[in-house]
Amino acid sequence: MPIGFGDPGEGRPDELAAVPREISIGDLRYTTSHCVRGRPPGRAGRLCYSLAMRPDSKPVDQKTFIEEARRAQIVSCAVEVIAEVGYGQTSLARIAQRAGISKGVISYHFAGKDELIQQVAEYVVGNARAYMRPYIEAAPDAFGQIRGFIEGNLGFVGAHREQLLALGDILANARDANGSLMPDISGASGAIGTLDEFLRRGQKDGQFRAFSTRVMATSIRAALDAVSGQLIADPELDLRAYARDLVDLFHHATKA
Amino acid sequence: MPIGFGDPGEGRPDELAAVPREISIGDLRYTTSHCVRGRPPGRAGRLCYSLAMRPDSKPVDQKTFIEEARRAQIVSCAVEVIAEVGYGQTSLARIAQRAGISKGVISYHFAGKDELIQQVAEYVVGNARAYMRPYIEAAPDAFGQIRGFIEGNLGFVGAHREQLLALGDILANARDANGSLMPDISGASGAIGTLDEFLRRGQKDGQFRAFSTRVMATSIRAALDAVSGQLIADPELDLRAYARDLVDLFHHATKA
Amino acid sequence: MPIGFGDPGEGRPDELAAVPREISIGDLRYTTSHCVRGRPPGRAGRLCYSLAMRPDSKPVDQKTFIEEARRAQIVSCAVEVIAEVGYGQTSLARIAQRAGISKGVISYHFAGKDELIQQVAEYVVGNARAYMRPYIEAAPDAFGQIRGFIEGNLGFVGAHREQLLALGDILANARDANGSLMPDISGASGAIGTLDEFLRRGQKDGQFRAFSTRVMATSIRAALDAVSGQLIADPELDLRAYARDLVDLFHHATKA
Amino acid sequence: MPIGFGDPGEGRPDELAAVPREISIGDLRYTTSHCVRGRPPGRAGRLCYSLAMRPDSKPVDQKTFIEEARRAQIVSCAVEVIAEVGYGQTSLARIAQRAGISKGVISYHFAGKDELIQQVAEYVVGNARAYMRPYIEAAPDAFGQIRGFIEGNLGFVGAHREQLLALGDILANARDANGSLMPDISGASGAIGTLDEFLRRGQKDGQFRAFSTRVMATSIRAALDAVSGQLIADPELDLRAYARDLVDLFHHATKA
DNA sequence: CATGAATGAGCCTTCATTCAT
DNA sequence: CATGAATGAAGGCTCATTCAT
Repeated sequence: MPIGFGDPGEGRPDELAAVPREISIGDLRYTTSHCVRGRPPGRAGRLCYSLAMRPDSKPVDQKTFIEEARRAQIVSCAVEVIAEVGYGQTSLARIAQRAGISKGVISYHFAGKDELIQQVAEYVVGNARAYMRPYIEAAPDAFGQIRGFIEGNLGFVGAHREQLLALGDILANARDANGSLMPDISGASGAIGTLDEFLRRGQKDGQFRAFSTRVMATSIRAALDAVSGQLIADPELDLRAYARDLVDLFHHATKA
Repeated sequence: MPIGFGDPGEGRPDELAAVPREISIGDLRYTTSHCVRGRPPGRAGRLCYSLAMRPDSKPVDQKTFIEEARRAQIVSCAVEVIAEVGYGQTSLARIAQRAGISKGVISYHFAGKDELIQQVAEYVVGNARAYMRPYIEAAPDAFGQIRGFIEGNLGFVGAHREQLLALGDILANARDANGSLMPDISGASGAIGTLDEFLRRGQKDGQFRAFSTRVMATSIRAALDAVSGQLIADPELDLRAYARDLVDLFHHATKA
Repeated sequence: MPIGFGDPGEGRPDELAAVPREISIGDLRYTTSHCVRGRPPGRAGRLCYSLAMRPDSKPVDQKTFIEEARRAQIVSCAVEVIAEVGYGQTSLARIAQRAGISKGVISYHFAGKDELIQQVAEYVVGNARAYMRPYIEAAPDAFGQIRGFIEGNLGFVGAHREQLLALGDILANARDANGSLMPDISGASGAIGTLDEFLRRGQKDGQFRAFSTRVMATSIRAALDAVSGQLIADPELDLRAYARDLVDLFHHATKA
Repeated sequence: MPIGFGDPGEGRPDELAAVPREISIGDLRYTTSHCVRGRPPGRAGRLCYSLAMRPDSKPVDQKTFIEEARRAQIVSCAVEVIAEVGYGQTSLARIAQRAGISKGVISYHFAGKDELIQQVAEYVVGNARAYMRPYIEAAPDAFGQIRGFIEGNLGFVGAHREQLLALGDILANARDANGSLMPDISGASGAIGTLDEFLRRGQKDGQFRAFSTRVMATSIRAALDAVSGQLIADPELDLRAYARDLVDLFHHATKA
């Protein structure tokens, strides 16, 4: 199940979520040039052609444009599909179908399914962080940060429910080759660390009573993650009220 | 992620859990899991289940008996496999392999993979309920019930970690044919209803302050469910202390 | 291109080539038995069921029967396909199609394409050895062995042209994961060692002149291998005459 | 496996072999293969071919020129790739990657993969013929021609092992659309005809005894072709000695 | 009741080829 | 002339399921 995103640091801007579906841009401009040099008339000379070769690093931004747009489109469709049918039922075929492209395109733009899934996770985590940052930065004190975290998180749930559903499914299923759970794909669970930090500060400031910050942080995140599930069961759920109630809950749980 | 099991009511008796694990007789004496790993190579083994019978029960229907024993064995092996490699990597072949039987047996005893998974979920839920019942029944008041719920739940996590891991994976992946999440497979989440009831009673008795019982119940269960994840990250986790901290957390969160 | 097979040792009997295409045989007989022991009437007893478990090693030959028959059938069809369309164009689908079975069957009986190909190579090598053995064993002296080798080899080419074509294609394409040639899959090239031995003996006996046995052995085998190619170009090629000419050639090349 | 090239007639000039390998000018100076491996990372490179021109040739058609240079570059890279990873593992993508160009370029300059492969074969055959011609032309008599053929062939193997490995792989896999072997792609096996001619002349001159010239020619070529395989197994193989031994072998085999 | 054999759909990936830019 | 993007077919493989024995 999903996960709170804490680190208010470098996230992708939310606009990225707005994926352009129609793309039509130029590409690299490596062309072939030729020169005839130093050939005195009537003497053997050398015709020198220089053939274009691909550079090792993408030199221009332009070329990344269409590439990135497609990748974004595919990632976006993957989010939709995962959220809708679940990780287990998600196949490249289904994603391609939703994107209206052929399976091969995905393989062309991503090294494989794993990379795509990884990108999806990072995409959602990035969006969530960016969304939550202002909520947290505005906070005057430690509990304000907790409140901001809760409200920001539920705000994102409301705004991009799909994304969190998808991420939750991915995290619940992310396993390495051995089948062992990968509990922290894409640093998603950084949230707990962030919360822990807030809680410690509150304790130091005397705003919070003594408690295990680890248990408290874990429980806050768990409570937030549980909301996606509630939303599925009751799509009409009032997230604003839910956020208020959670803030209240953890206010009583933490206050000195 | 897993789930708390509350209803202290009609669970399957705990012995059922033992059927496929404790084996008493036969020319070879293995537990179900030993049978695969520890069988002397080159010899066909025989898993021999002996089921306790009440003296004055009527003649037993053999068919039902062996049937049930097999089902229990398969369910038990399925739990192991799911906990180990994850739902997504769990195939009938792997389960059969672990049980030392052929794939066909599973299809014979279960209508399909779905039914097997369903049975696994019910099996774990039943065990968890039976395990938690005494914790809860001994409680003198509403918060005592909450405390019992938390302690019983974490006790079960400690005693049968595998089962909860498996259940968690199943619930995270349980989907109907359409791909929609089935948030309440096998009535597992009955837990929330039970908790809700306890909380209401506490409010009525004046032991608890006013709060949304739904949000509180959901958060308690979420906090409990999160523990499996913590256990994976840190297998040395002190569950007893964790339980104490959680009880403390929700004591402050609920008390009048 | 193909290869001579020297080692006159343990080959499969030629009959193996006659693959039964219709199969219908019994299988393992592991059934479930049950016993009620020592239950004095009216007292609690123990109903003891013993459930069948697969043994680790295949205990009976019967079970291998159908299995082996299918494997043989598939190997046989693979030979045909490879000989006909070439290694590069040979897919499991084509083999399955020729065998009138579904692709899955092949995967069921062989660990993968690699194992199948390996089996094909071993099958042909085994047949060739078995075929050539009597030719060589009857030889009175070193050159008699060379003669037997040549005649046996060309005899096998005539009798099972397909098999050598297939083997040749496999050997020409057998590469490990890195793409490096695997020059000696299934010990096929043991032939050179065998020839080398014959040649050394002839030199020791004074029957042969001095020469590099390695170069001579390699050339003999190469000359034999080239025959398959000639056969393709000219299906009417008189193999008996060809053998006589080759024997003559290497008689002059080796004689003291 | 490779093939001897006999016809000392119309081969492409040896320089062609050099076109894509020796590069003289340009801001960057790499050979074709270096360009991929040794290009300074992050900089676009330019492969610059300079083609020798006769002083009084008419104005060169640029189109043809650059076209030919590219084709030569691609053919050359194809040789490398085939020799390295084998025909079966050779894809246009891999060739393009080695050439530092995009896949499309290949499709642009060649009608398809088949034409490219055909060109590769012709390229190698042409080089081999050109290489061998002086060896053969210098011969005073029939056996001298045979000797020249053998020495020239092994000389080429030593000088351009890669090319023969590639050709061998191609010939072993060259099939038409139906999957039938194309035993004489690019007239490669013309070698047999050439040898046959030499042998007949020797018989007419009384230098050679009576034997089937076809069998003898085929065996000579086969013995030569086998050398590539020996080289793989033992890269330290002394080709000069090997040639001497082969000459000796066929001297005894043919002499009157 | 259990088995091994078989099926057929689906999965991910690779590939030669085409094409707008 | 070169490119990157896209396609669609095919490849090998896994899997849940069915079935005769």
